[in-house]
Amino acid sequence: MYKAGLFSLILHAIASPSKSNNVFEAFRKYIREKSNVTEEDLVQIEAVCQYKKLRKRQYLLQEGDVWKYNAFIVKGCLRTYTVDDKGNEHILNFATENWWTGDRESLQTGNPSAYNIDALEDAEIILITKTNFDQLCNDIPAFNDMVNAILQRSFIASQSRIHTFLSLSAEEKYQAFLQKYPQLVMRVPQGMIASYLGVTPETLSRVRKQSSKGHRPS
Amino acid sequence: MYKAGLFSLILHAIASPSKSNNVFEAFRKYIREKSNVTEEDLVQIEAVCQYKKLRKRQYLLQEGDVWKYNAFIVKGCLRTYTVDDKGNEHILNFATENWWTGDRESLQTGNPSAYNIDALEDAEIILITKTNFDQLCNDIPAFNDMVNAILQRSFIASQSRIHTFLSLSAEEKYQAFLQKYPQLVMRVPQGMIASYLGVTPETLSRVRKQSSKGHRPS
DNA sequence: CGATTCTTTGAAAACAGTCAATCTGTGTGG
DNA sequence: CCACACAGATTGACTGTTTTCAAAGAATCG
Repeated sequence: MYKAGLFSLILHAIASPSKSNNVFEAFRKYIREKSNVTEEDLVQIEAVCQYKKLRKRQYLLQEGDVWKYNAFIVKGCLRTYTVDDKGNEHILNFATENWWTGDRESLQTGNPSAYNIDALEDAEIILITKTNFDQLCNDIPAFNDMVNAILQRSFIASQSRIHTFLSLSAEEKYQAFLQKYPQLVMRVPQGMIASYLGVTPETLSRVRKQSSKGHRPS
Repeated sequence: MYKAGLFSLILHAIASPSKSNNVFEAFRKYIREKSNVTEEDLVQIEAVCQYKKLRKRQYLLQEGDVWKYNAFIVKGCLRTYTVDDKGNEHILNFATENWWTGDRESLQTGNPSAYNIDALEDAEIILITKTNFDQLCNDIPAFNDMVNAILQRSFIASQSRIHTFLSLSAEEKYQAFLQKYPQLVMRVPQGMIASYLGVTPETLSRVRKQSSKGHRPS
């Protein structure tokens, strides 16, 4: 882990004299691509951004806490999950670079969150408090539009995932996952993918064995 | 079926000289409750509303068609579903009075829809074309806010449903459904609830039998 | 290297799906 | 009004998939 830390330190030193400038640049790039905000707007947006580093396994949000931010992932991979009575984890989603994460429900209602969010890898994120975020949405129509477009896409993706639960077997769900998130397969432990798909790690292991047979019959 | 038609004809004659005024009144009430639009705004909104009746089993949207509206349900119950290779139906959602329905994905992308939407009962709905709807969102901030709040709630509900698939057994899913949508249990054939829960009608029937034993042990 | 975590494998049990038959209620036509 | 057809629900026997529990085998990290 300190190996990675050293590496990124060097990178930062090369790329930019200031670590956080470098980080915000990724965020700026994202916003410019996704919306029509002006450079002035960007200044206003950055003014309310908080930068945060997470180490692998560190919580961003813990069940029972109230979530008060919107979180943009600059680097790393996070998961949102619950733990049931038997201690089984159920992963609601993964989030990597250029995704947003958080608990919309807790943010909206102010109730304690039912979810945990933690880092699967060392991560760097940008946090904006709800208050500031709402302000940005009010002040900058283009920002508001972007936010709604993201929500819209999230909803559509969510519906599509529900459909996989309704209609696909364990194997088919895994194949669909491979298609949709090939990058994640490399980054995320298999057992967590199983949890995301709603099957046990053992089942996913067997499913993989089966389908590798099928694809290479010799 | 013509019995119901006659009945509602009489009701309309009593309640209002104009059938569609009566219908729009329900819509107006909804909008007033959910947003801060002015009465002027309401006039603008109603100006682009289309009224439509659906008979039981009639399609609102058929797989392969492009969806171009937002649909508000004044009366009746609709379902969104797909049919797989084996002819099995998979119900993504039900929608009743004061809900919106449609296919956001097709609406957004302009691609043919993967879903079917049809009426489980005779229904009355209000349609607003995407173009007009977007215009309303632009012209009336309060309307835009309402729409986003609805989307937000839909997303949260959607996440919650995903969680049920990840963590609950057939019986638990059914119990959760009873809790969340007691009205629907009365209105929707049991086999369709099974389809919504992602189990077969036979399994749901057995699950019900089991849990009725459990609750009344004598 | 040693410890931990993750994955694989096996055997048995629980769970849900399939297919086919029967039962129930509803509405239709004779 | 009755007999019938039809759709939906239930039941039974069987099959297949997935889970569970336990153990052994990789892989990873400090």
